[in-house]
Amino acid sequence: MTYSEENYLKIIYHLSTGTGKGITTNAIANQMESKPSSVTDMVQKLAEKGLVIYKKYQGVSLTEKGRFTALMIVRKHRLWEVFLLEKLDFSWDEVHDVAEQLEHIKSEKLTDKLEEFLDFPTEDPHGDPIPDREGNIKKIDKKLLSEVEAGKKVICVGVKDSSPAFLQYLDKQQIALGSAIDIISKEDFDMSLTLRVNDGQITVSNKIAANLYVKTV
Amino acid sequence: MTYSEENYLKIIYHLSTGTGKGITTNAIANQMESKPSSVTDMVQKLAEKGLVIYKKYQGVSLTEKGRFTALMIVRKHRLWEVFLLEKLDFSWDEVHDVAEQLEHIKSEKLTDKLEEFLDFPTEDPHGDPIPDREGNIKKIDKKLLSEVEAGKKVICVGVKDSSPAFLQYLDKQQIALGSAIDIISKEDFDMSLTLRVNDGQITVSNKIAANLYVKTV
DNA sequence: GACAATATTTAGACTTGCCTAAAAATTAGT
DNA sequence: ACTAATTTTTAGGCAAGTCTAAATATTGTC
Repeated sequence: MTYSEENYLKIIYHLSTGTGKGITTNAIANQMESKPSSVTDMVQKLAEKGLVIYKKYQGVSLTEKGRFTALMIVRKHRLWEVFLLEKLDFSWDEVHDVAEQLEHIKSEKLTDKLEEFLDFPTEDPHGDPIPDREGNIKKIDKKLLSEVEAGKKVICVGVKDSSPAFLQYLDKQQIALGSAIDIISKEDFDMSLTLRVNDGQITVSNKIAANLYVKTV
Repeated sequence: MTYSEENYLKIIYHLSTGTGKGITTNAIANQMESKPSSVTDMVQKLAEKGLVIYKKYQGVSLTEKGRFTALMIVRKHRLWEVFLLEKLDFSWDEVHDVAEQLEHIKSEKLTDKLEEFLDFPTEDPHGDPIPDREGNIKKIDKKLLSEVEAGKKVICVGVKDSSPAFLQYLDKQQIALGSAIDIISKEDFDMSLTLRVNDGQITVSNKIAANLYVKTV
């Protein structure tokens, strides 16, 4: 399994969560920052290896084998993120890029020992679940802040967008995983929200609210 | 800098220590488990990038830039070895293969934070020195056990061969870094040595003795 | 349901890193 | 010092992964 094949599987996995349909070559090309024609080549190769189902013009989906392989890469990625944050004092906006490299290290023993060293974490620093060595993944009960009605009290449990820009914005507002948020009011015009966080009051746009996962308390 | 280029630099570095001369393409090909013609291609490429000095038929040597690059790879390799052994309970014969992969992870911050996390180790689990972030390397005072005369008392400080077979042999004899060894006698016929280790007496071949670094006390 | 717009695949080409086989240079033996 | 053996380089080719441009299929619109 090459570095490139692993990246394709991982991206197909991420694009697949939620939709039951086939993933288009275009969608994959956008994520890979490559061209649709390159994607066609690769998915044909992955299909030959039994990792994906592919029918011309119909998009692509993971086989059981492909899904498991993707889950093991996601597992490594998220374990390394926890390591970087908890042991090496990286901030949550810095962990992703390095984990992109570390996720390709091939050693089951390393992965399992790392998991043990980190005390079997079940979520990464962005609130995403970490698959176990069998590929089981804990379903997290969460909804987007933008979908919760005004007046509710919620806890921040994850982010949808984990780009440095967004994460740094959250740091600036002192919003972290576990932060308590009261939804004071919602503005009908632009769907912006006024929130109580850390005893202060802030207003956030719908775009912010649509990228923050919360659970109601 | 590609994975492959990094491996070439590392191997040229290792082959260079000791000899001031140019390293032959044949020697590199043996280490790389590839062919001399492939090596010729790559060293030409490295020469164009200013990482090595190369003259046809004259062998190859590192430039300052090439040497520094190689040292940074060696630094990462040895720091990861320490991590695997001390934090993840790998044994000293298991660390090398995984470190071969981890040494290519590109993040200065990761390397420096890892070094700090490990409390600035100066040697890896095989007794080899770890370059600092400026590329400085502590010279270790050591000689091969085979070069010490009978009657001396020494301390094991490193291994020359770090293959799993040899390391497992040392484990079996309960010889580790820091072990005290008394050289009781040397057999002229085959240069084998009789040693006192851990209150027991063992005999080792010259081949063993020629792969164990010690310092006299 | 035809046709334009869009999405997808195919064809052909390029780069990297490797190979084998042949040519050229070096070295070693007498 | 001259030939023979060895080493090293060159030439040409191959696979992986990518690209552009052209061809083909699908989708959306009227």
